[in-house]
Amino acid sequence: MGTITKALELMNFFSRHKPEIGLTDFVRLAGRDKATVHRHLTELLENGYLEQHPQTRAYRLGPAILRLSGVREATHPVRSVLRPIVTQIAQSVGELTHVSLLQGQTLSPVYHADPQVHATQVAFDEAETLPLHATASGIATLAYSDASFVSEILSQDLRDITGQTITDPQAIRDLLHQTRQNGFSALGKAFDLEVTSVAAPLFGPEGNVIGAVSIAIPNLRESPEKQTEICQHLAHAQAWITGSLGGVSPPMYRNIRSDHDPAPKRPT
Amino acid sequence: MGTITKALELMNFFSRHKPEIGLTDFVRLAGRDKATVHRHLTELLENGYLEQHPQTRAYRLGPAILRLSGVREATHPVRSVLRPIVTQIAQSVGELTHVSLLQGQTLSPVYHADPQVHATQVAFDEAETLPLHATASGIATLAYSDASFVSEILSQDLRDITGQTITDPQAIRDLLHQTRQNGFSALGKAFDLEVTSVAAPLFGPEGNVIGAVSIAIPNLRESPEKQTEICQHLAHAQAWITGSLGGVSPPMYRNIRSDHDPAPKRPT
DNA sequence: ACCCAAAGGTTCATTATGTGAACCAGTGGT
DNA sequence: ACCACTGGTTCACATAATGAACCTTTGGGT
Repeated sequence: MGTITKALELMNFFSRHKPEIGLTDFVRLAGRDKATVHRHLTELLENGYLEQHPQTRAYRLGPAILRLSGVREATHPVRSVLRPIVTQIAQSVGELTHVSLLQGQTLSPVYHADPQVHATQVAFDEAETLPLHATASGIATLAYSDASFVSEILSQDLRDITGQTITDPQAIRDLLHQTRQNGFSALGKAFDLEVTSVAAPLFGPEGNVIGAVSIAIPNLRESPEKQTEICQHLAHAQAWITGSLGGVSPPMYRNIRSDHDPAPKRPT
Repeated sequence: MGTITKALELMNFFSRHKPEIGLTDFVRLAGRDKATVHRHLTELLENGYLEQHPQTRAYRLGPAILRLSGVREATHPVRSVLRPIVTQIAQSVGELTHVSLLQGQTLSPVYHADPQVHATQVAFDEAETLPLHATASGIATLAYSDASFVSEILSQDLRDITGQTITDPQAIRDLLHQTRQNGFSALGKAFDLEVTSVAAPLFGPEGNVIGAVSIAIPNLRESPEKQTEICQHLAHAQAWITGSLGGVSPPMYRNIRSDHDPAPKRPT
């Protein structure tokens, strides 16, 4: 692994619940030597990717992040496009809805909305990257990825996250097949024991898969009717988001959709 | 220079006007070997800091940026706090207003608003980092920085950007002294030959300087009255922004303000 | 005031890791 | 068929990253 990756991985330890991290904690989290971690942090600091609390000396995300996201949003708006759509979908369906984009070998959550209409909510941490093999979003993404990419992912060590995570490559391939037939993936207890998610793939301008939109519900609200309802919302969200991001669903996907759901309408 | 810094510097070549950059262009811009640049780009790509256009193979900023800025804004909102304030100030004064935060040895623009009430506008590229010695914002920031930091900056090679940039360390020290007396800095033709800027420092929770707010006008609209007007707006903006970001102006700064401008009011 | 523990940070010999000249491959133009 | 240009890869070499041990600062606890 390159030095750059080692440094950038440090950035991934930040989350909504852990916005500041000290040197020692980084050492624990990263499992690297203190001197190494410190030099990496210093370099990130010098480049504005981190900033340091003057008193506690803990590190937090820095202003460079803001500048870059400003540039990206100005030239290629995604968050601002996603915000109204995801919010609306989340309200229609009354459950947590989130969009994640493919980032190397994992998914990067980009926007999520929680309607908070139910007492029990699904917790969602936008800082955590999502493993491809253990989330509905990941399965939906993999189902429409290149065969070589799928092999690459499945040949690695598939971490068992909850004890119920599917880690058998062949079982996952079956899931992918099923996903391609349905147009969406459903997965429970794989990433969080109390949550079931349903996801649909999102496509880029060339019909390539770029990520997924997913709706997550607590297991205790799960039922066949609910699942059907969610799939309809999801079909709608999928088309809306793919279109809004300037993408095109490939024929292979559109055909499946129309078989099962001949006229997906925007729920009002 | 460390490898990490070399890689992160590549990210700085992106701007609103140059959202996609190819390998060869990066090589030209960075002045490094192609193989080196390529490996750096690949590593940034793998970590989601960049993404690659599937057809042209050009690189652009990736989804990791969005995820991280989401985390930062959730835990430590700055852009969303800045947006209404800067917009309002820009409209009151009718000129381009921008806020930049200290990022290592330069300033990182974080938010800017252009009221577009005049035909001639000041162009502003939020991707460019601003040198401390050649901008009003930089001088305002330096004026309230540690002596050791000032020495560090001034001991380096001070690049002459426009041919009118002040590059003599002693001349800059004089400017810093003057800035401390006025509470704001004014600088023309140092970064852009056709622009004059006035800036005031922003402070963090411990009274430490964290950046500056600046108003930029085309030289042809400059006049003593305009300058006075801008300073009043700036005094107001300074207090408002510092407060909103959870900071405190140090006594040393507040006293100066009250000498010159006993009752800065929010313009309506 | 004193001590201790734990955190942040630094040094320097060792070696892994990054480097770049040269090379290959794909694409578009003439 | 050729050239010019792009993106990407290889491998001998040297620079830059590593980590055990060390120092410094901070914040309690007694």
